[in-house]
Amino acid sequence: MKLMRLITWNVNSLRARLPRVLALLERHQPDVVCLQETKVTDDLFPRAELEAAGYQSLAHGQRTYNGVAILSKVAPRESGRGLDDDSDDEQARLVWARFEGLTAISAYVPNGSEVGSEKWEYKLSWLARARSLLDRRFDRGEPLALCGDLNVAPEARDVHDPDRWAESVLFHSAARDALAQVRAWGLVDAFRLHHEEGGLFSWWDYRMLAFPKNHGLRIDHVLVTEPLAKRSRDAFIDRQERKGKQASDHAPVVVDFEG
DNA sequence: ATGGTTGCTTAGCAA
Repeated sequence: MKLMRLITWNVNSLRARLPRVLALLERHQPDVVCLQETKVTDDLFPRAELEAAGYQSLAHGQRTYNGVAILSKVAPRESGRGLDDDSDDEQARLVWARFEGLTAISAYVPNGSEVGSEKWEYKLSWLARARSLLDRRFDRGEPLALCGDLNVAPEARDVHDPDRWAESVLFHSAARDALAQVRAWGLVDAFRLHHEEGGLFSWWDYRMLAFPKNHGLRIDHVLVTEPLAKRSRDAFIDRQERKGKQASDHAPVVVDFEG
């Protein structure tokens, strides 16, 4: 049975991570890859190197911060950049592509810095604007995956120490509620269709030996509509990718779909 | 308890 493999990964600089991205493509042979924190303008995007590896690039980047992209074996039929509303927001945090049998959205939700800060308010409003984009531009009846570093751990089992993280921007109830409003559009967590247990994380702080201690959070997600959920066959987090020198602080999340 | 690390860009910010 033919499987379609989808990966989401916050690379924390595509140029710094390019050798690891190329190795990931070789190792997993994904059909579509959603990247976040590429930190590169579109004119400097390593398009040629990725094309040599057999992938098309759809980039939406900026200098130093943010930046998202979608890599794919086939060209998308349709694509778009940004939240497509009337704000003058210049942060490059969302790109989407429609393929035969899959619409993929690569999103880098704002971290939020500190609860109560301006960046925190931006995070909450960004999530509301993302919900509005789904309402306006997409159909919950289409096979769609909202992928990315959503910077929210949905549940206590997604956090190594929920009490300690309860007031943090990554696990605060207001952030969880805002993400729940996005999901309420009609999305389910593809990873949780295949794994119930806690202790499975996608991000570990570079500091304090967080990775060897497994002091992590599950903040990178593949959220899918019902037609895609039905086709979901497996999901896993590629923890190997977090090991060694020049690792991103995030691990890729891999999901396989039928067809 | 405010440590510790990485990346971009060059000393300070963001995560």
